[in-house]
Amino acid sequence: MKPFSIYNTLTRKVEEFVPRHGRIVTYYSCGPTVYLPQHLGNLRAYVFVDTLKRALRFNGYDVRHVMNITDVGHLTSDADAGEDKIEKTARAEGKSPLAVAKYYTDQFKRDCARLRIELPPDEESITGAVRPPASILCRATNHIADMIGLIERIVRNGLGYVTASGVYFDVEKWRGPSGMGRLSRQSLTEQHAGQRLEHSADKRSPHDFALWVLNQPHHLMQWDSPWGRGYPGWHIECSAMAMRYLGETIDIHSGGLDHIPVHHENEIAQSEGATGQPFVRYFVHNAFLVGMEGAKISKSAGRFPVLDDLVAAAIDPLAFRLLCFGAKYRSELAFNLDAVRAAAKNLGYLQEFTRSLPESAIGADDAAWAAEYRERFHDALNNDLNTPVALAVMLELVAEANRRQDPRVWHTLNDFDQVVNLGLAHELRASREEATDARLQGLLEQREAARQARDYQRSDDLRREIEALGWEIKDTKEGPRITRRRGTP
RNA sequence: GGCGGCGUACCCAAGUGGCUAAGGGAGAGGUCUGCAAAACCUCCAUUCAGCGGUUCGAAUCCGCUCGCCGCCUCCA
Repeated sequence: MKPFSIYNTLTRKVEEFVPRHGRIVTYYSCGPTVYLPQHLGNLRAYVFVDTLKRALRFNGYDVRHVMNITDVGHLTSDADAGEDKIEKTARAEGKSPLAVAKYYTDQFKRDCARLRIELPPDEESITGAVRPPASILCRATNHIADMIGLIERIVRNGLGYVTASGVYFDVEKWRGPSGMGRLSRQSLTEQHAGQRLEHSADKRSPHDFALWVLNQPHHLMQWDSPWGRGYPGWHIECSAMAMRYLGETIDIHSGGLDHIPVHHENEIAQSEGATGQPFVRYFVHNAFLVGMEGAKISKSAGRFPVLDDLVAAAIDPLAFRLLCFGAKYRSELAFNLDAVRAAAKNLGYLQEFTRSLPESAIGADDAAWAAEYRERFHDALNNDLNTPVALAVMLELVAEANRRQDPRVWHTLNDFDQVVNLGLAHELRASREEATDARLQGLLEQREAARQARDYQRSDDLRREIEALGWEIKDTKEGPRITRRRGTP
C-alpha cells in the first residue's frame, strides 16, 4: 500500500504526507465570500476540499477541519473607490450587509448539502462548548477580536506600522522561515516589474498589505480597534481563525490556485511574522473549472452557471460531484453539458447496480476477486489524489461484478463510496423501502398478472399508471422491479 | 513587462522515458427481451497542437512556432 502523498505548493513536489501529531490532521480550507451565489467553479473547489478530507479519513486520519465564511467585505477594486463587495450587494438588494451574508451563507450550505459536501459544524449551532470544537465553520465577523490580537503581535514584533489609512504589514522587514515570494516563485522586484495597480501613498512599499483599514467612513461594517474604528484587511481572517482553532502551525491549507501569489503569500508572512513559527506544512491548491461561459446552461447570458441551473436542466447535482471526481484536482476541468451528462450516466450506472443488489450479496463477504480493486483504488487515491483513476477502478469493479454475475462486492463498493460519496448506502436503503410500498405492490401484481396472461395492452396501461405515480418498472428475471423515477435524463 | 500553467479520439479525462496510449460518455454492430429498460460482448487514437533535437527507445526530456488560460498585493 502506498502512503498518502500530495503535491505541496511550497516545494513544488508530490510529497508523502506526514502530519505533526500522529493520526490527527489539522486542515484549514479557504471558504466563500458570501455576496453572490457560488458558481460551479467555486463549487468544484469545495467538492475538492470534501474529497481531500475523505481521502485522509480513508487512510485512517482524524481530520480537524476549519473553514471560514468571509462575511466582512473587501474591496471590489481600486476603480470602485473602495466599494465593498458585500456592501455593494447590500445596496443593490436594499439589505444590511449581515442580511446579505446570511442569505448567501444559507444558499452556500444548501448547495453543499445537495452535493453531499460535508461542512464542519457551524459555529452558530455550537452552544455551550467549553473548549474549541475540533472542526468548525466560522465567520470573519465573529473573530474580529482574534484578528486584532494577531495584528497587535505583528506590530509588537516591529512588522506592522500604523498610518492614517490603516495598519500595514511591512514586507521589507520580514524574513520568515518560509520566505516571501516562495509560493508564487516571484521575487518582490519581479512582481512589480509590470506595476499595475495604484497603491495607497501611506504604504512604505507597494507590496505592503493592509492588516486593518482606517478612515473609510462610507464603509458600513466597522469595529473599534487600538488604532481606531475600521475593519480588517482581507488576509488576516484566515490566519486568525486557523490559529484560533488549529494552532500556530497547521498541517494542510488549501484553496484555489488564484490564491497562491497574494492571499496565501500574505497569510504566510503575517502569520509567521506574528508567531515566528512555520504557518503551513502542506499548501494544496485546486485548479479551475473552465468553459462555463459557453456552456449554454445559465439562464442569463454572461453569468456563470450555478447549481440551480443544473437542477433546472434535470441534472442530478451528484452528477456534477462525479464530474469533478473524474478529473484531477490540479488540472483544469472543461465544463460542458455533454461532460456532465456523461457523469450523470455513470452515476445512474452505480445507483442502478446498487439498487439491484440481492440481500445475499449484502449479507455475505465480498468475493475474493474484489480485493485487487480495493488496492488499486487506494493506491490511486494516495497518489496525489488521482481520483479519475480511482473512479475508473470503481466502474471496473461494478462492470466485472455484472459480467461475472457475482454481486458480492457491496462492502468494497460502499467503502469506495465513503470517498466518492454518491450516497450509495442511502440508495440501497431507499430501494428496499420502495419494494414494500403496499399500493404499488397492488398495481404491480395486477400488471404482472396481465403480463402472464399476455394481455400486453392492459400491462402497458398499468405501467403508465405506475409511472404517473412517479415510479419506473423494470422487468427482470426475478420479476418486476420498481424504482423512483429520477431527474436524470 | 513578469510569474505559473495548458493543448491526448466527436466530448470529458488518466498517463510525464520502455508491456497493446487507463476509464467513461457519444457512435456502430450484436446477445438478451412481448414492449421498454438494464446488463453484457465486439468495434471505435500506428497516435498524443506543429516542427526540429536528445536517446537504443518520447505523448512523456530540450528548443522553437502556433493556439488557449490564470495571476501580478486594499483584486474569490
